[in-house]
Amino acid sequence: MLSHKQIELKLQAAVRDILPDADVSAVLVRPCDPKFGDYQSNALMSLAKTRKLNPRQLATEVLAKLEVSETCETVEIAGAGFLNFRLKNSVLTQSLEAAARGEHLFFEKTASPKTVVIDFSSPNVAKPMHVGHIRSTGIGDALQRTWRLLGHRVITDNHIGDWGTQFGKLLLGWKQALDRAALERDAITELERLYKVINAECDANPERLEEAKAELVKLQAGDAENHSIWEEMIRLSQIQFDAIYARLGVKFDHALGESFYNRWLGEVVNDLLHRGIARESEGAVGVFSDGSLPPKEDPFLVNRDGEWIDDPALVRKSDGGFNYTTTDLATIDYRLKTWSPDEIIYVVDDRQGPHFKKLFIIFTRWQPDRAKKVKLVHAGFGKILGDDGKPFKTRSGDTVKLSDLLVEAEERAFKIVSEKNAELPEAERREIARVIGIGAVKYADLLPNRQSDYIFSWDKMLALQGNTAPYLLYAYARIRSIFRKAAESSAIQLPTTNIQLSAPEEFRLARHLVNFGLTLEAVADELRPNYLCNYLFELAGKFTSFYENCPVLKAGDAATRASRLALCDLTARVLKQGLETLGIATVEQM
RNA sequence: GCGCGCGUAGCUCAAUUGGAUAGAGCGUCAGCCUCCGAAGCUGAAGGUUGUGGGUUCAACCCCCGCCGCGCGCACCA
Repeated sequence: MLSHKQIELKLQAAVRDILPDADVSAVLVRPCDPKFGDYQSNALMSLAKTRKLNPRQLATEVLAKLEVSETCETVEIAGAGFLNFRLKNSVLTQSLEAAARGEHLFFEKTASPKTVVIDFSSPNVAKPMHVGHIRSTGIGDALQRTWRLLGHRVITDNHIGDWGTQFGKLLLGWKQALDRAALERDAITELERLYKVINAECDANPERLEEAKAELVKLQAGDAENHSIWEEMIRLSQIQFDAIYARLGVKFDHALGESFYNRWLGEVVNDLLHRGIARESEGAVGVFSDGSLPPKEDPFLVNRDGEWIDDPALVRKSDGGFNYTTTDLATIDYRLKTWSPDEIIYVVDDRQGPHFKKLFIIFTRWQPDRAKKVKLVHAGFGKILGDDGKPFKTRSGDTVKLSDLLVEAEERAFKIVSEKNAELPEAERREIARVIGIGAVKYADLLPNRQSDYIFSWDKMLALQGNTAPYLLYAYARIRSIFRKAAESSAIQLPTTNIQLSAPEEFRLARHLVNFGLTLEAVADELRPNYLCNYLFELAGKFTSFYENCPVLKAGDAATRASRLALCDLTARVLKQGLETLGIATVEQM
């Protein structure tokens, strides 16, 4: 078991001894400033607070019952009632040696695996994937990798936008303005062009709009021709999606698009009507406030000129069509029926926050018993901005296509790699540039706090200094280089190596290595891959300090050499595993 | 207008959600390559966390007011 977990359990036991009725689930330890120790717990202060106890007094009592001599050198009470723990050096080295033997890599599988559905990426048929999709795709993929690594059962589902009113216009465009040759060359661009042409015509001419609506009605009614055109558009789009996902190294267990749920939408609405959850209004059907929440917190109410008026979620339009709320309700229903998840996580733009708020409430009203058994979570994220602080666009003002972005990333990386490694064959430089370019884009997207907007900058993400993918990849490549060099001279038996820590840089590196698992758990708990980014950046920094100050291959004696090589190896493995968990590949040299 | 979100070093961002002296990178300044990859490392300067109050052992974080910016406001998703 990981050391911090052992401490946590002992601490919880001690707290239960003193306060038998306390909820100890919040009694946790966290890594802390090295001047205080390795781990800190501030839990006793809040416990003391709610019980009106003297916090230092409580800490003293708990400390008397605390038996952590196996793992800790010292435990101290500090400040207002912190407990500071310092690990024994022997515990540290034992953990490193076990990792060197391959018994673990500083994390462990969860004791209570959950089933979790993660819904991310969700591109639209007949539209190019654009820069915005990188966020949902990258964050979603990093989260699913983290949950899986920790031993949870993960189901990824790409909720593709393959249905909706846009198909009326697309069908009309396909029938009247399709350029076959252009479709052969670049299907998505041609489909996008068709949409724009017809959309402009519809804006100018109401008759065209009626024609488009008629095409949509025919599609929805199962018209054979329209249906086969629609299928063709999906097929062509899927080729685009597959190409991009292959490039990004992203896979899904399922890709059940919106259209998959069509068969149930009528039932959903009828059931909502029947149960009195939805009602008719102005020809449409919507879900309204049930008055159970104060108006300020009620997403189904909006204040207009001092009065609270209805802001319903529509589940059927006045023309009989359905909205995405309906589809999303059917989707939750299907997912619960099919996979019985403990949790469903939606990695979707923050702007859809109000939608999910309503959606989750409606589902809870619709199926209260099943809703109790599942946690529905909207993991929202912010926008990508240009350096002018406005949404990231091309120079001509169009949205940036994801495929163009990835091409440019690789090209820019190739230029840099070629400058630094002119001697490498071009094929190798291409491959290194591919990994660096894609990795840089992904990493730059995962690094900021999920919910904040961030400014897109090629120079920053591809820089080799600072908190970037190239910096981490460089640290990894340097370590691999040590082993290439080591292989020339001597045979190294890492798994049987004794770890000896003496230099302060060795200790700092070692203490950071053992916190890998704790970081992974924080990522999964809070759905924040940026914790892992920062962990890896610090790891690379601590490694380079170690490397600058502690000769490895040139160490005086064989035992030190072997021990330091083992530290190098462990660092490389954690870096590689960590990057992989972020969906980023590594290179042996760069 | 109403609601939601944001405001942290010159710039770009963190701060494990109420914990200890708010941290990085870029930029600036000063150092380090006859020495395992200098695409690197070390150090310095830089902050009233938009602003005014409040809550408490403790506030960037919670509450109230104000200022500024962004987003959203039924039959698109």
